[in-house]
Parts: sequence; structure tokens; C-alpha cells
Amino acid sequence: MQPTQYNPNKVKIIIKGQILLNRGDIATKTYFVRKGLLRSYTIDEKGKEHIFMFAPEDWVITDMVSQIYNIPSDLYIDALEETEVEILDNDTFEKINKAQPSSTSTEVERLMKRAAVLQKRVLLLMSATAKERYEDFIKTYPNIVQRVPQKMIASYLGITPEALSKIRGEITRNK
Amino acid sequence: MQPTQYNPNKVKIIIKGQILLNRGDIATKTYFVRKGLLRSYTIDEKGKEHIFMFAPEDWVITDMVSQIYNIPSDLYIDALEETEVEILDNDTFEKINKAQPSSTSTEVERLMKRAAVLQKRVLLLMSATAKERYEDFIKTYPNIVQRVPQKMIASYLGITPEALSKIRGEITRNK
DNA sequence: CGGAATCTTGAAAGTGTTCAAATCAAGTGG
DNA sequence: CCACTTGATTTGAACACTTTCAAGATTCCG
Repeated sequence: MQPTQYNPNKVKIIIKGQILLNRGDIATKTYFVRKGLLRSYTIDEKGKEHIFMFAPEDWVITDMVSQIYNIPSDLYIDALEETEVEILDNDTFEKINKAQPSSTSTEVERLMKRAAVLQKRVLLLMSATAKERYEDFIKTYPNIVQRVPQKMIASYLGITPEALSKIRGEITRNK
Repeated sequence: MQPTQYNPNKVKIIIKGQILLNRGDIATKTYFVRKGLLRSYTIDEKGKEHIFMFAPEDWVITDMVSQIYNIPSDLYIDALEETEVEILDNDTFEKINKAQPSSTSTEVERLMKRAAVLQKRVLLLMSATAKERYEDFIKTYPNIVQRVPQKMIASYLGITPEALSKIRGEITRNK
């Protein structure tokens, strides 16, 4: 058997399209992606989808707001590809932290990296144009660009698919 | 002496306007605010200031990107009021994690809360109008609203001071 | 081969920015 | 206590970027 990253309750294959967390649920699990691609997203009052994050290989994903404050989730989590995940219950999660405090590969570092990614994302959303954000995205996540439809990238960037299409047209023309 | 939250290297009074972290520095310290108000912000190529976060009482602040990846900081950190801080070196920080792994008041929980705040912020930036973001801000941080000039709130929301002024005018008119 | 989803393109409308000017507020020195 | 300076806020007009809506073109799959 393949060695596990954590000490998961289960390892499981998730088929494309399968939902792991529904809006309204309380997030009691964290998913570590061994292979494949998950995403978390929300749907606003106008019915629009906003992708919060992609989780490719070696990423963990959950709704931290729901998990921490024990409130119903705003996010959905589903699979964009067939995905192999390690499923971690919250209490298992805690045990991990106790077992291997502050070693290099601990949850603290993983959390800090996630916070670092979010920090960069917030600053980009505040200060960069859609075009700049797109160019940053393809540089930062080249492997994801090829695996998801453009409308999902638009959704992640916080713009409409039409706007992204126009940006792409513009970039191509200037080459 | 007042009990410390952590086990800080130093406790210090920072006067209003004093800079704790400069762009280009590597963030080797984390600041816990006992009293007062700090902020972190960046300045973009066009010379515009973008406030990344406010740190009032009981918040910690640093540049996580710089701290984690050991690269020069994009952020400045300074004091908006006279502020009493506990200064934590990175290695002290690690020791804390080793000493009290994963207890309720550990760094893991603090990090998760910070990530939760950022999660909400990203979703708001992506899906809400400036007006909605402002209304959320005054609801979420009522105590900060009164302590900082409006242009800083605008900067935090990712809009111009002029835009915020118009939004406020609109809100007042509809009352 | 279709049918459905995705992507592109264009016009019109909306939201926020930029620039400039006027007003307001707070602190300073006389 | 007043006049002055400086920074913050407000307001308006013109502009820029993004959205919305609609229509075609393209691609993907069953």
C-alpha cells in the first residue's frame, strides 16, 4: 500500500463531479489530495459560482470557517477529476498535531503556506487588474490551467468568462 | 507585571507612525498586540497603498509570505496608534509550538482563525460590491471604523477614498 | 452525427477610477 | 482666540474596466 501523508481514517477514490461537502453542512473532515483535482466554491445570491480554491496533488482542502467556528458551510467541495483522497476527521487531525508537534512537515507549516497563498490572493484582488491576475495565475498554476475549463479560471479570478475571453484575445493579439 | 500571552522576547511600546517592518526586510518577528492598533500594507507600482490587515487588541501580525519563504517582504507594518506589543522571534515561535502542541490556545488555532478571516475576505472581494464590502466591514470591525481615517478603510476594501465617500453619502441619503 | 456545453464577439449598461475643485477639520503659531 | 496650514472628505465630470445580454462559432462527448 502506498504510504500515507497523514494517518487518514480512509483513503478513497472520488469520481468526477462527486460532492464531498455541501453548503449547509458542517465541515468535519479535511481532504488531502493524493492524485486528481478538487475545488471549493460558493454560489452567491445571484446564483453565481465563485471558486475559492483548487486543490491539486498534495493540497489539503476543507471549509476552515465552518470547521473552526462549527457553523454551516458556505462552500461546496467537489471533484473536477477522478481523485484519490485521504480523508481526515477533525479529531484525527488534532491527534496528528499532538503526535508530531512542529516538525517540518507539520500542520502548522501547511497552514502557514495556505495563509501565505491567501495573503497573495487578497493583495492581487485588491491591487491588480483582471489581466494581471490572469497572468499571475497561469504563471503560478500552469498545471491547473490545462486541466480546467476557462470559465472556472474566470470564476477563480473573480471575473466573468466573457471578460477572460476578451483578455485572452488581447494577449494573443499582442504576440 | 502583566501576564504575557506568549513568552515574548520583549514587550515594547510602539509610538504612532513607527515602522516595525519595512518592505525588503525579511520578517523574522511576529507581533502580538496587547493594546493599540497596527496595520500591514503594501504599495503598488502606481504608488498606491493597500492595507492588508488591521491588528487591534489580541491580534498577531507579520508578513507570513516573507516569514515562511524567507524572502524580502512586500509589506510594511506600522502603528496607527500608540501600541503595546509582544515581540516574538521566529525561533521562539517554534519553541512555543513544541512546548504546547495543539492545545486549545496554540498557534494552530490562531493560524486557522487567520485563514478563516482571509477566506471570508477573498470571497467578499470576489463576489460583493464595494458597498456590500463596506457594510460588512462596519459590522465586523465596528471598533476599528472609529479609530482610522476613512481613506484607510477604503484602502482595506480595495477602493478609492472617493468611491467610499460616495457610498457613504448614498447610505446616509437612504435613511 | 448530433446535442450540449464552452468559448468568442459585440453593444449597452453599470461600477469604480481618475482628476480637479470645493469644503471641512484639526492642529499650530501668533 | 483667530488665522493659517495641512490633511481628510466630499462632489462632479469624464473615462476605463468589467458585466450583462445576446448571438454565433467551436469543442466535446455520447
